[in-house]
Amino acid sequence: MAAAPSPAPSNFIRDIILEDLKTNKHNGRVQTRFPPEPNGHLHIGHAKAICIDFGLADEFGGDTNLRFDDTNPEKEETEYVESIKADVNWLGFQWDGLFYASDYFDQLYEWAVKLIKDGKAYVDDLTAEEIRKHRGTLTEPGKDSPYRNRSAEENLNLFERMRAGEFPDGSRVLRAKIDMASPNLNMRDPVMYRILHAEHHRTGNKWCIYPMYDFAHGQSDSIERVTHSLCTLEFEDHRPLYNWFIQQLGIFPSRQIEFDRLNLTYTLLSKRKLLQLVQEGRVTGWDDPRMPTLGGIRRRGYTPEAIRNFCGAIGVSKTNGSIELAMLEHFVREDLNKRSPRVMAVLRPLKVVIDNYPEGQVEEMDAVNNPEDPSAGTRKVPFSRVLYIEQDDFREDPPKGYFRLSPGREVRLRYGYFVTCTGVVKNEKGEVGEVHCTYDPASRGGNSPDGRKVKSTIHWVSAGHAVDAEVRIYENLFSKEDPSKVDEGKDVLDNLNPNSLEVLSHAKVEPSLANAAAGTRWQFERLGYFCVDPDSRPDKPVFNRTVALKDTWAKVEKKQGGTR
RNA sequence: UGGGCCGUCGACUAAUGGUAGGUCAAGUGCCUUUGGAGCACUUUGUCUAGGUUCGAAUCCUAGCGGCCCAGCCA
Repeated sequence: MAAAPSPAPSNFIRDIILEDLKTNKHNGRVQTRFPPEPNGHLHIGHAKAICIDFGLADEFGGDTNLRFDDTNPEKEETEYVESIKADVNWLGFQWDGLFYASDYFDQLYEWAVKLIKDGKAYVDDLTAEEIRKHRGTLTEPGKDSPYRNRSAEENLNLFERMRAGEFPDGSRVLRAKIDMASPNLNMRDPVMYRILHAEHHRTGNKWCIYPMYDFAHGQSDSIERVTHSLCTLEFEDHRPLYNWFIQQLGIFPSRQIEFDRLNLTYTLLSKRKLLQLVQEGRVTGWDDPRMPTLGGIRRRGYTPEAIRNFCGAIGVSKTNGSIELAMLEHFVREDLNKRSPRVMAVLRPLKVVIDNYPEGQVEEMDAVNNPEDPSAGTRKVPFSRVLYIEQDDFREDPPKGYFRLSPGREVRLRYGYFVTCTGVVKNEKGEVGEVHCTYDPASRGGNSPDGRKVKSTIHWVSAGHAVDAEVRIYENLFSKEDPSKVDEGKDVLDNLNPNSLEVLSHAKVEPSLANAAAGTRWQFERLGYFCVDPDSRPDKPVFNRTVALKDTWAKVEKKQGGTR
């Protein structure tokens, strides 16, 4: 039955939702949320979470909120919230509600007071260091704080004074009274509030105490009546605490479900490390086209559709593994192949003179814009006596199996003519500086009336008409498959690929590209997909290589141990 | 070493006690005015050992391996 089309594969989260729908757990309602902390830019890992949060809700006619988890004023900035909103939209999703954990600070405070009154929370005067020591270890239980049994009145008084700003940062915290001997460290009287005299990007100086993630997240979900709170695996150990607060407070029971975080080979998806790359100037910024940030891959030329297709294809599970970068690249090529107009561009130009072509003559050759899309039509490309071809497309001494131009060999110039190499002119260094050819006038457009075949078709631009361009070629930012695996005494940044960026400043592109708008995407025939960079100027367009085309010759050559 | 989670082709993921399938990668062939598009085909897998069962990737037990947790970060 191998030929039978497989049904769309489900995943364990969808199965849970389906089950909840079946049992009418939430009256058929599905509500999710995407809860980034506005302390950095979104990356491809967040794209996976976004696709899951929004995708699953959409699938069942549910809603998804965008909620900023802004409980730590020291790291958060408005600039980041704007960037995150733009990235979510760019990916193709619209949120239903837009909220901030800080919207709930008053409610959260009231709930903290309730827990104090119920004898479920206490103010602790221990220092951070002492709290750590009292927490015990993975194998040993913790010890109760000497302040654990203060009266509700005293706790309330102290907590109110914490809020009033009577105490310095770090002098006291509010803790949940749970179980210092719990095998789950998160349950050993977790901190609920800390004193932080810091200005918050939204609440300004209203507060000098801020709730911890654990005291904010579940309640925020509950306030928004989130039915399925989807997050990554490292929060598994927090779930009992998430549930504990909801239960003690008797509020709407959101359910936390964890899935595996995205890992991609040759790339690092840690906000902290990405920040370091930016701060140390290892990349040009958050939107450097080598960065896995959504800003970076957008500038690189990736499409939202490609990313969404990728996220759909990798699935959702709890297995922690690593997806091969080739998988992502496949989805980018697949999408770009359908939509990108083809053009001719020469990255490393080699001059070709067609000796028998009339001096001064120019012909407009018809070129197909996109063979995958006939409606894209055709365009005219100027052809003349002096052209540029790719240095790679000529070999004075062709190795076995090399089909491109070499002395005595005839090839097709795409949409042009058959040309035969008659000789080369070398420069003083002995390098081939100029290739001479003759053309067959009968082969105009690229076919010979006598039915003669050539083994190769190469691209070209007319020297007199080509536009100078800068082309930026990107390789993996890291040279290690798993960049987070660091050798003894080394740093992650030691795994950086020193050759991740190559700038070709003397590329020649066909004239139709002279005014290509920033952000437009093109396929340079035989080379790959390229996107116009915002750095482009009218006199000098700049292109980023999004991804190369698959190159079977490169593979063959590599296998032969070939040299270049 | 305590707790939590997870082990299916090289990678990712299905199969919900009943035919181990899909995608990527790799390989072979075809085709080609992109050597790169496209098409066809092929290879490789249930961590191990026991058990339950007519039947186990799936359930049970034990091992082994991986990831996460000791922030007043999220």
